[in-house]
Amino acid sequence: MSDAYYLRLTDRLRELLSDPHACEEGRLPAERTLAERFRTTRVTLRQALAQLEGEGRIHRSNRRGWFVSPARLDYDPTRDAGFNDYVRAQGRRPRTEVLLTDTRPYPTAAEALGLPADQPFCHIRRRRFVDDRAVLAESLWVVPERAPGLLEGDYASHSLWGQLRSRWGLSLTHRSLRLYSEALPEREAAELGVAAGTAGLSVRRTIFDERRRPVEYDEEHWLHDALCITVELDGKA
Amino acid sequence: MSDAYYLRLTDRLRELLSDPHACEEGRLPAERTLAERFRTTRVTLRQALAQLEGEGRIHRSNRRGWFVSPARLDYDPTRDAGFNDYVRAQGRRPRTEVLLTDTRPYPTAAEALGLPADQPFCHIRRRRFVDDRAVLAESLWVVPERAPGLLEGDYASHSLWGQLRSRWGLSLTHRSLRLYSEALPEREAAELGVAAGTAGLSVRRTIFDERRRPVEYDEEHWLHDALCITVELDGKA
DNA sequence: CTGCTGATCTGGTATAGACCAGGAGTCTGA
DNA sequence: TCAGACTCCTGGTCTATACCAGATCAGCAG
Repeated sequence: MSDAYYLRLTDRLRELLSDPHACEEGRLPAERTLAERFRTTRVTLRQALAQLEGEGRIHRSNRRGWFVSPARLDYDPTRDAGFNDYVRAQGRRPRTEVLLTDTRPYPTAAEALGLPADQPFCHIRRRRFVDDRAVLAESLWVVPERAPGLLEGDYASHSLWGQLRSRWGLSLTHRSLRLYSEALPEREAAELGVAAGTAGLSVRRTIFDERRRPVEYDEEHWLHDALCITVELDGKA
Repeated sequence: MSDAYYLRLTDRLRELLSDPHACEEGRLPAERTLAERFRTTRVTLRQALAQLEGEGRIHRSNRRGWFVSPARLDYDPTRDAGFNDYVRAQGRRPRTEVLLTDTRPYPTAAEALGLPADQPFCHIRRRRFVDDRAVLAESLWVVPERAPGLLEGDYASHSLWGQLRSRWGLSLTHRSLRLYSEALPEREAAELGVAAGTAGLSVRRTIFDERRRPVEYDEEHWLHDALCITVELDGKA
């Protein structure tokens, strides 16, 4: 079916993307301009753009235009290197905004960790950037007994997991991960400045210490084109 | 922006999906029917359907219609349980078709395993089904020296990894995984009977034995709505 | 019973045009 | 100088319609 015009369009657009002169500052020409140049309608052109968006080559910024997507971030959710560390390690510039903190019961987190529904949690919600692009909206819930005084400390500038280790002597031994592609929920989409329903990747983690006591639960929502999950396993069989 | 008509449409369609009478055999009414029922055009209706498709609730079968998507398959790519085993463990019916086998050099696999480009491999390409829906197209390349006679054996009906262990005494100790969302490439899309560019999930693995000798490289392409990756880590810090 | 034909379903692609609403400057008047 | 209004540019949404192409199945001929 490679004879559909919009598919040939994606090929020509891909060429255009690799031409540094064509899109200044990583921004594509306006849809109307492109539609005219390729002698088609905006509808068809947008079909081609959506295709490239699905491939992770371009993304849109609400009513500002289409932009070339940067390389994906390599990310190993099984390691506890801090976000800042591995973003910088890849030559990118990290930034984090804390959106909300509180301490109260969160039944969802409680259920994930196998605790009673009225179990309170230290909750942190934040938004994280790579090179000034918001790519991740996350919420994490820490069992207060494991890390007393967490929210009073400087949880923003240093790796949270590093602090759990060093300040409270926790060893985050047992982890379970769930990961699937999704359409970003309304709230997360808004926080990332994209349309609801934009393709995303959901990562959920539950963490227990060496005595199998529940420590933390967290939910991450990534832009689908922003990351490449990598996992290294050296253990036994 | 919840006032866009197509977004309200998705809500009404979601209700419709949960109504067992509305869609017989998990099949939705025709687009033209739905468009008329909701007093809009096919274009707008299709926008809503695409949204639900992104959420993984429905999927299309080429020119046959839209269907309710089954629950995602839980899949742990770090374990070496066979496909058949964990599909059955979840009460589903697995099936595998071998599309191609050969032995010759494959530079891509060689590079992934750090071998010279002219290194030959035992190559198996297959398509895998869950309840008769093709959800996975995969290729795997095994270093022939590690498993002599592999392609002559019964590699189809039993877990390949199980055989590598039992027949050749290999321990698949060191593994590295890469995983990201993608638009399905033309070939894989065709094998899965979906349109090129359909949302997918790419999983690549490289496997070394306990002496760090390269054993296997494989590439999986999943339908994005077909699986939920889970990983359990009990090991060290 | 078998195999072909063709009508009629389905979604897939495309046109042409319209108006809406947010983003980002510019212009203006205090 | 600076805040606020205005304007223009962008993508976002939607209508109405047309035709194409694969899937399916009834019906017919052998």
